[in-house]
Amino acid sequence: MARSAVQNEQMRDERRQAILSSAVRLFATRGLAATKVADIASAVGMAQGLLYHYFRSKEEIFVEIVRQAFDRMNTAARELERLPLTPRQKIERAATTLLRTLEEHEDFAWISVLISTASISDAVPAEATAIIRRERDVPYRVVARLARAGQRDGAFEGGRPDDLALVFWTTVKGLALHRLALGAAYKSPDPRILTRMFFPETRA
Amino acid sequence: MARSAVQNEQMRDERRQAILSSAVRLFATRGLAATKVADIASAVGMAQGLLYHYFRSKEEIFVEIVRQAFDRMNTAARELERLPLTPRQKIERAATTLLRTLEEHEDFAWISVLISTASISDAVPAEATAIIRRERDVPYRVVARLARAGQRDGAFEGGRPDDLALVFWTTVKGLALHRLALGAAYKSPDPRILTRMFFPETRA
DNA sequence: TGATTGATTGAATAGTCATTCAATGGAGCG
DNA sequence: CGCTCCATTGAATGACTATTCAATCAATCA
Repeated sequence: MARSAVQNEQMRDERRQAILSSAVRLFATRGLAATKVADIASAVGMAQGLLYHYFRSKEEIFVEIVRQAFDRMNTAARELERLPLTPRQKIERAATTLLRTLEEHEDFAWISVLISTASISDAVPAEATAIIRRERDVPYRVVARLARAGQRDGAFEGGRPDDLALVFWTTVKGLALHRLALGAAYKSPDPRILTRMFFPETRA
Repeated sequence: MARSAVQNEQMRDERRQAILSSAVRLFATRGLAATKVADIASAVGMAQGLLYHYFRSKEEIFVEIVRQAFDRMNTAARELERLPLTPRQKIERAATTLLRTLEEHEDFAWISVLISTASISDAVPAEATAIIRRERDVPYRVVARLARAGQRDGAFEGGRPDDLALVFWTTVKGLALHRLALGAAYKSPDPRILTRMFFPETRA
């Protein structure tokens, strides 16, 4: 065997990540169907055929992107919840972090939009649909729980926790769309616009 | 000539609208590329070839949808602005109307999502991109103007008018995505969650 | 009735693109 | 050196699908 098995696997993994990272942008801006395998290959800088050495199909690339995106987002959401902070601080941190990430890392916007559109598409692989169905409301539930906890503490009022969570996340998704539409010109709004939904008394 | 010219044109127009109305749903849920002309034809209940009697191409159908969507939305926005109401009342009416329409008319959500994704896609006809670029910030400007007017009156505070407009519309777009993801199960949140961004003092 | 016009069909065409595959290259190893 | 294993290439294949088109149909009117 050439090289060590471990080293081989690591190189293979890096290559797979490079493919995924190029593919996200293309899938998000063109959709699965309109993205040609040739486009992905040339974005990564490899021959078309080589893609099939790393992934079974174009669809498998798509599914892997969806899988990893939910892994990260849901892990982050659960970690935030476990932090030793008050509900209000957690909401504020979430809003601030999300808006900053949106501004600084275009990738985050791409992934977010990819998931949003995949959620309503019936032209994505069945496995992607299954992952989405299974995972999509984890972040909503986390925010709803925080809202409920904060309201119990009397730390803030606002509307029904489920409504708040819904508007919170849809706003983030909406901003991601906007961020891609504007490109580098995008500036995230003040996070207080978001948190004010939870704490009506906050002044700008 | 068979039939009167006027009658002919009216029938033709109704047929075109029927095609557009079926196509919106398909384009919004699958994207332009993944929507087959055969799909549209069978959704309308006509032969493939006949579509080409009413539109030059699949792309022309897409462009026409985009054109009509902006026509309606921007007309409505401008009319709202001209109504004899206070800025605050206008904002409230916009929020209420949008959230109700979203809940009651799935079509509105489809069109909204179609426009959102088309805005960031480089796989849509150049003409659609041009229309979007030209028209897209009309609604943002209207809301920003209302926010500014309201703040000048001292009727409400809140953040920077441009930020408010941004969050207002991206929330609506985000909710449209969510509405399609949930289908009939969707319920719009209380509009006060939206208006509270503009009027921090409002209690739920 | 026969002519004209627009609506409609579905099969043929032509182009595109995902996927496969036979062949080449190169790195370590005995 | 010769062997093995993986990475890599790009041309060939096969499926799919937008668009065209020749032909039929239906309604009106002179």
